[in-house]
Amino acid sequence: MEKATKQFRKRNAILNCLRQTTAHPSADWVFAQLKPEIPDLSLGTVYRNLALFKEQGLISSLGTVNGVERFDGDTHPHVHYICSKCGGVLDLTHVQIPEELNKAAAADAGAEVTGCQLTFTGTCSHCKTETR
Amino acid sequence: MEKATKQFRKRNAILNCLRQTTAHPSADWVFAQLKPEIPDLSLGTVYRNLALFKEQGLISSLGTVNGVERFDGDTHPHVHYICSKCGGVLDLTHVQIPEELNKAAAADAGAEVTGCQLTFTGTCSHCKTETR
DNA sequence: TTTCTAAATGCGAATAATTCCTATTGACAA
DNA sequence: TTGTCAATAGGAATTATTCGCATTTAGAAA
Repeated sequence: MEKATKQFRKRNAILNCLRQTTAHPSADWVFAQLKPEIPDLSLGTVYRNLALFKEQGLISSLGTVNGVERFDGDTHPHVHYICSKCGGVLDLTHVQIPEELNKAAAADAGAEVTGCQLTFTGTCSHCKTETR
Repeated sequence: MEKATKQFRKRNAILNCLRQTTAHPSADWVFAQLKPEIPDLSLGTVYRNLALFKEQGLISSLGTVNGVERFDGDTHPHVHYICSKCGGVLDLTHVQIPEELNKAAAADAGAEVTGCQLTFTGTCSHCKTETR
């Protein structure tokens, strides 16, 4: 049972890793996650493939949180909540972006709209109860 | 007429620069802008003060565009359009973020919401007509 | 099988934005 | 004048990310 092609093994592992987590991870997080099972994985490969996936629209980027870029394996349009204390990201599945906003934005910008990102920030409940 | 205190001169210049432009600039842009009239201004000072202003809520950050952080002197909540080609940022003054979204977000996140950012992306009209 | 090509990768060097460190300066009070 | 403290310059240090190049691999062609 060693027949499965070795090609794309790492590439697929990276994509799967992103799709199986809700952590909205950074390149480094993905690397650390996969390194134990793929010891010869290099960080450059993670960066390279994340850039590729993003270009292909297989994943999306949330932008940077505390200086590092965060990715999302779920490309359905949805809303995020980012904790400004711990940098954790939550999907807000119950908040919908009103359809008409896209049209209004395109009209206002006088240009096509290809993407939309709605992000709320605050201190998450976990960080809130931290006693320090 | 040299009486005005020299203290805060640079700090104020940085803040004013941000407030007088709609360019949503980077630290580097602010530096380049002010350098001619303030030859002994250092880039570190720009970074330091921008961080300070942000902390004080005098300005806000749009996040990074093409790897560099962009700032906004206008802290009223408003919507942005970012051109993914040239990195330019437009204020969409005619698009309103529905009030109820904040409440929905707080409820969904189970936490306080202190900020909200809505950003549309696409290719701006200028880049669109570029012949290349 | 052997050979060839192109894509995928590892690894270390390079880059660039941002932060940090230290000495200097200016404002102001004692 | 002296002391103190915040603001700053300037350059070094840091760190996320990208780049360059040699190696490996899959699969086609010979």
